[in-house]
Amino acid sequence: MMKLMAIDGNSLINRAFYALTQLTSPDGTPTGAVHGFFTMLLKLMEERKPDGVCVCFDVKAKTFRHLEYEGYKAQRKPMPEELAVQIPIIKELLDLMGIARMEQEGYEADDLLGTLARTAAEAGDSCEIVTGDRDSLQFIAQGARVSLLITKQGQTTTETYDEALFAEKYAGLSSDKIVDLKAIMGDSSDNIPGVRGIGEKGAMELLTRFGSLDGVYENIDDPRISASVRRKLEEGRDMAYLSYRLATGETHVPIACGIEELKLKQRQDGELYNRLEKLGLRALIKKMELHPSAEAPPERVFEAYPVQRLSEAEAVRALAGKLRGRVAVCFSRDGELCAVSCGGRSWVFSREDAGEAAFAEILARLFGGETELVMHDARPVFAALDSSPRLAFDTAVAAYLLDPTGGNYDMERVAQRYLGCAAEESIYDGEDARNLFGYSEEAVRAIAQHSAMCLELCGVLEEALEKSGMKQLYCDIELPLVAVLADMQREGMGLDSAHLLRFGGELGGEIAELERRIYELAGEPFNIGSPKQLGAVLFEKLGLHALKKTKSGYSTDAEVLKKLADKHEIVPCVLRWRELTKLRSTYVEGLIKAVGEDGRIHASFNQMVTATGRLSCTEPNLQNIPVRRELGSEVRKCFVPREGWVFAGADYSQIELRILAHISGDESMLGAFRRGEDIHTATAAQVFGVPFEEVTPQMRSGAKAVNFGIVYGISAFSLADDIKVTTKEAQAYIDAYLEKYHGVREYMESIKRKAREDGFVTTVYGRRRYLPELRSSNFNVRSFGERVALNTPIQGTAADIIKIAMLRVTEAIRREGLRARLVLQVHDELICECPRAEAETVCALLRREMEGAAQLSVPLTADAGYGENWYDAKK
DNA sequence: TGAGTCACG
DNA sequence: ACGTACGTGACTCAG
Repeated sequence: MMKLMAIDGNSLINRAFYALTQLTSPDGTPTGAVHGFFTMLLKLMEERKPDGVCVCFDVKAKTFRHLEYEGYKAQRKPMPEELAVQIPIIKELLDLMGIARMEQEGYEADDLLGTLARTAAEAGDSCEIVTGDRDSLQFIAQGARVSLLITKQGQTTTETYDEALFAEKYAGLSSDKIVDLKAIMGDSSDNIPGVRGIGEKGAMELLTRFGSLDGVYENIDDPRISASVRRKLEEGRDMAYLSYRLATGETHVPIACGIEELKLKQRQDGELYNRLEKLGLRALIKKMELHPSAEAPPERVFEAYPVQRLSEAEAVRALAGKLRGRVAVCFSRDGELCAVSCGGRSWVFSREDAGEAAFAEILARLFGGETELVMHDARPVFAALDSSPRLAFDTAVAAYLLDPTGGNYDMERVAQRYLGCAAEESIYDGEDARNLFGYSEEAVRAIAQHSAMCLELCGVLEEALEKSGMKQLYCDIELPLVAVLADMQREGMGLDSAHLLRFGGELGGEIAELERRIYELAGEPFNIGSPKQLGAVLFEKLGLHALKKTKSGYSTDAEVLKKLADKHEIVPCVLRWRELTKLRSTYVEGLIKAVGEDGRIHASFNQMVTATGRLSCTEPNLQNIPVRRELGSEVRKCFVPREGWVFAGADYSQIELRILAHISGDESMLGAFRRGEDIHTATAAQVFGVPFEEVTPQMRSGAKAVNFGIVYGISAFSLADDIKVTTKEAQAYIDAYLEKYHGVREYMESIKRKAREDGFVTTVYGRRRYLPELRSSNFNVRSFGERVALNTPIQGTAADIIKIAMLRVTEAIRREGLRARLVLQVHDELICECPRAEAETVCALLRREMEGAAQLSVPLTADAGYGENWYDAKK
């Protein structure tokens, strides 16, 4: 049996094109669609491993296939020129890859897919259709599986339908009824008219009730059909049946070849390499693991510096003596092997060969401040030292700032992007490359190349930062922050393991009881942690009503369970079980596992992860320790300072809304903050049109949700979902809000316009985030881009400000000769550990430095406190 | 490995 | 008509 994958080429190309409109080859040929198309195709082939692939293309019919309805296809927009030129390129590349393609005068890709599905099924082969067009779902009835291209968080992926999934998504209809559905609801993208006035909802209702289009018309007098729908159906009868024919896919296109001939053929690597190289599609070359053929031009490789291996203490000392100016350094993960590049040369030495004394000497030279230290991701190295040295440049941090959505900043990626060259050989990736006889030749060359690239990158990245207006952000904030983060990681936070374990024990007791009770109520033991099994028990065995679905079954999240809590005794038990097991596994067990030999937790504060400029925290994540609920906050009591010390902490009050007021310049909002009013109450007074004093708690809470919504890029639907009102009411709130806050409304419009023009948004301090989503043709992707355009300047500016505060706090502690040290940042909150005697001083210092970190057009306020543990410090 | 869930700001 | 808040990380299950 053969596994065939039949692809709707036009559909995939279209998506790729609108996702990546700006990419071009060195000679200016647009290549975004080519890149996107093949990236997706390769990913699909990698996942599915088909024996044969056939990419089908539309060929415009000379005459319309369906003359009865002349609007059909006639008004489809012509393909943009930038896309049209890429189609022949894609076809040529497919040929070189040995992938079959098919087109047939007068037919659309869709018809070919249907025909292939039928032919494959008849031959006993399996066929998977990949397309963006839901019309093709009807071919499930031909025995095919249909993978629909969908966009999730801006990423194109697929959702694979078989009869079962179809039935689930379409209220139990069988897949051939998609045609009946389209006949009624129509499809504007395909110019299928349908019945005027009836949309998807109405069509689904009719079909689930009457089974088919014919069924609907046979029962047209059924009293359950409202008069207006009946009138629409009667008026639209001809259109419905015409639409039915239009939506019915062809499965009998005369095709010349058999399924056998669609098998993958030999790839022509050399030619393929040359073509892709010329198109500037290096990423594809890499993905396909292509190498230049003999006659191809040689790949541009990084020109490594001359490398000298130093195996004696004297040589290492001599090197230490002559290092001047910018010096790039790279260590192996275990810190045993070190490469240094400076002035166009590289040296490599190990601690063992140098001996402790000479090794210490050269480190003193590198870290002592007399040379300009350059590294690629210095933080983990600094955290392993006794203190953080002065750093002149961090190439990884610079690369992050230049594109914070870039994902990962391995030297290999950064060098590829900014030096435009590949490594001579595999790039050093931090492995401990030691064997029995010392370090291999390859390891030495690789690590030397890493430090050389690092040195080369400095200039390039510096210039790029300058050009994009982020030089100051980099020099004044991000770069000095590296040392602060390393200090926090090195310092760690004390954990009272005994206290935490005692808490875990208490949880364990109640968890066991809950499990007994849950099994009893369910009538059988099952895995409560499995959403699938839990769903089966709640919604099938016990007959509770499923209120929400996920793609794989019933949703059982807390929101659903809360609504069902009074319907069956098992539900509150499950909720409690979830709360307790979450605390036990993530916070009790997770934190205990993370305790170091010194009894403290040394979390990593990552500076190069978020798209907005916030920090992220891992192993463990100390930025999501419970606090909102009573029981969870017990965990915070287990974070304790050293003997005789306390935690002093402070958090900003409403920093994001203050930033919104500042950026938008909205007079009403500025006024509320300047008068020191509670912002949610002030908003409620405005929106509900009552005096400040008469705002009720309900009004305030609604206004709070609206304020959050504004910061996140609001939609009435989601606001409605959040505060449990109808979409209409939510929309009324939003309208009332924007009516009172004109400045905010203008900001929302202007930031979106500016983002579309520039392709990026910036924070008050110049931090950038590129938004390719705004150019997407997909509504959801584009909407996401707009919300991000609204939110990123706000969240990102808050991130900038607290980073400035961290630097100011660190500096103030040093200047005032305090023993306090910063140990934690949680987005709008800083925690220090200090001797008890310093507590009041440090609280005042925190407030002063945090509030003074930025001069906005509204005051910035912070509340501080201290205590014997993290929980008490925040009370 | 991805999905679902839930902890935080 | 579309399908819905922004930013993270860890744990568990199931394929």
